[in-house]
Amino acid sequence: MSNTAARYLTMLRMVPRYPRSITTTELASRLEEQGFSVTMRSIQRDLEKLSADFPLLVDENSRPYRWSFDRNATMDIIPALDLPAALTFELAKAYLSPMLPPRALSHLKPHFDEAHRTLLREKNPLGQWPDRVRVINRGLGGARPPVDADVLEAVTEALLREYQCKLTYQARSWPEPEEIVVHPFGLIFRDPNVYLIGTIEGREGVRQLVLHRATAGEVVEELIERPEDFDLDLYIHSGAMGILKSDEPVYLKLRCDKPVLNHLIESPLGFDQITTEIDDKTFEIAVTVGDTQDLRWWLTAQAVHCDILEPAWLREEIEDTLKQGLKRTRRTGNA
Amino acid sequence: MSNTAARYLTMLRMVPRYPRSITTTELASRLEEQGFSVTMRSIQRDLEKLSADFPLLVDENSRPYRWSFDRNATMDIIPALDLPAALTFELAKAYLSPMLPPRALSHLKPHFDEAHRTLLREKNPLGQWPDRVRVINRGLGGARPPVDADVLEAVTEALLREYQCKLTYQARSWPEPEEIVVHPFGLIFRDPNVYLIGTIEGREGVRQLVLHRATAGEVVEELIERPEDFDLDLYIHSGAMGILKSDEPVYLKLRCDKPVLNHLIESPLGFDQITTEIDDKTFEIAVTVGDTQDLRWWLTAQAVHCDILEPAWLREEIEDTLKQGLKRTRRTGNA
DNA sequence: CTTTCATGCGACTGGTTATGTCGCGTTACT
DNA sequence: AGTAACGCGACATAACCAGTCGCATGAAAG
Repeated sequence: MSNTAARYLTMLRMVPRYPRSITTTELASRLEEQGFSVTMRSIQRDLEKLSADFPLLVDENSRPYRWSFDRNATMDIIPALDLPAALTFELAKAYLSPMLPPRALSHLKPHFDEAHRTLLREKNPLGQWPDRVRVINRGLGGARPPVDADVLEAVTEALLREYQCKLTYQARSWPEPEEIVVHPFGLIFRDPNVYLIGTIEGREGVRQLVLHRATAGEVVEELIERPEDFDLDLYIHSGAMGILKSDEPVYLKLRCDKPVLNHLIESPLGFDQITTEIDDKTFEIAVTVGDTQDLRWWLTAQAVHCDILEPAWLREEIEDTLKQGLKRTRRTGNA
Repeated sequence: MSNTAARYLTMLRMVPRYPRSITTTELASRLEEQGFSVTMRSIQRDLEKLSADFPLLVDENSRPYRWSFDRNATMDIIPALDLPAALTFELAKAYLSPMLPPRALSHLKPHFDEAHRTLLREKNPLGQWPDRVRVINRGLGGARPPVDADVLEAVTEALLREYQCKLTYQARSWPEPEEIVVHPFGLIFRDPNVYLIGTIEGREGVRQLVLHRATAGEVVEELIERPEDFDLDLYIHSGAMGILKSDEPVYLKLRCDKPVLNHLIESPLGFDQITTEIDDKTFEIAVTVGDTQDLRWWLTAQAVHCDILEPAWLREEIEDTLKQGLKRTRRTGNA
């Protein structure tokens, strides 16, 4: 391929999406780095030619000119998105839409759009793919609390660059919002919330900040202080997120009703699950699972359809939960 | 941009990923369609030049030559991914990995890779982004039953092109696998399963096929017969998926304990949720939700932490479930 | 087995395109 | 006001491109 065509491609990749931009001079030096030695004049000419075929924006008020790529456009060069890939994007969109903060999703939008266009372009003249697929999300489908766009962006950038960030934050127990400087260590996405793990300048201990409680955020360009031994996985497994009730895995033995719980046969709860058919109406499974809150919820809800054979202590715990719940519903019903 | 450079790009986009391929003659006619009038000779030269800079594969045994794009080659995207977009891809990967069949995910792999490289390239010399973010998926984290790659591909392609497809399938009640011809109407992804909705040739009625029960699949190039009035949404809402217990939404009123259910305040269950603070330890919510099985599970598990004020029939239903569950656990405990 | 046809490819050539250079005008900063 | 950086038109040269022809090859057709 000729030098020129290759340079065109390289240049296109260097032009960032609006509202960011790059100057002709920057382009010149970055092209030099990549081994293209051209004069400024050529670059100026190139950009003009390219903008005939690509949605390039130019700000002629600043000098040197600043070039950007249209905010919503994206072009996959090689090779065009094939059908299965486009489909998968479409699916990904359906899955992620309720999960990720809208601002985060907006960064994927150009790619989803590209996929969508590919599907519509396909032979199917009716373009009815959207009528053909549904994703049904589990759970109650409640709304996620909205995370402020600036906050999310500031936090992610700070994390990546190991900078501090300043947040206007109000913890549940604080009487009013405060401006705090955070040393971020990690981000945890746990439906429906996004947690920032880190320390607050001037206060003790590692904290969890729920991102939707922050109303403003900006990066502070100073390096964070981070304990040598901090490890996000250890932190999670220490139980700080209230997920694991204990570090010990649970060896679970259930006697399940058919056909209600049939799906457990095909979607085992864990790698080591052993399933034993008992009779037409019953089967047993034995499996090791994490000792989580979600496990308890599940067992409580499924208690009608299965017997918890082991461990006894967990059965008793569930029994107790059921008893308490029953007491409440009865009281409410009589009131 | 010169005619030539534009043609290079267009050609690159036309070359499909291995194992698919395109002949020089096809390229010629497709370029013609796009308004490039060039001789075969030029196309031949172009491909050779391009293969110096791109991983193009050529099969010289067939005549005309067949060209493909390297299967694993990364898609270059214009403009290059910016930091937030790359981060979002990384997140999307974490969310989707447990949700989508591996083969489907593999189609996104080039994009994930591109994002990952972008992150590593970033100023952060440690490249420790992976240590900074976790996604914790809810639920029990059981394995999804694996969907055969060919099956998934055949089904999606058939759906999109409105073709029939042939599957080797064994429904739960069938003594052994059978080869069936399906007229696919729609796909439903519902964790943890993927359902194909359609009719089976020679049998009555609209069926649900659980994709992981199919072991082989291929597209049959004949148009499907599809009832005029079939609509995927109507189908789902007709209760066929066992999701909605009734079409009537439920007007739910709960008295909840603080702080256990505090999250309901910030992540409302529905758009119309009204929250009322009662005292230090209690608040009430009123909200309209779908009448689903998931709702019942959730209420059963949360009965310890809230009173179901309305509707009474639902409270009684949950009470009954709790009673039944309690009976079982007691029996099991005494056995 | 021969013929025929489509394709690949080397070589040549006219024509197009790309690019460095220069000079001038404009703008922004000092 | 002076100066430096940038944009841009013009131009000449060099590089590259693309059509054409001829021949070789291999597959399909007769």
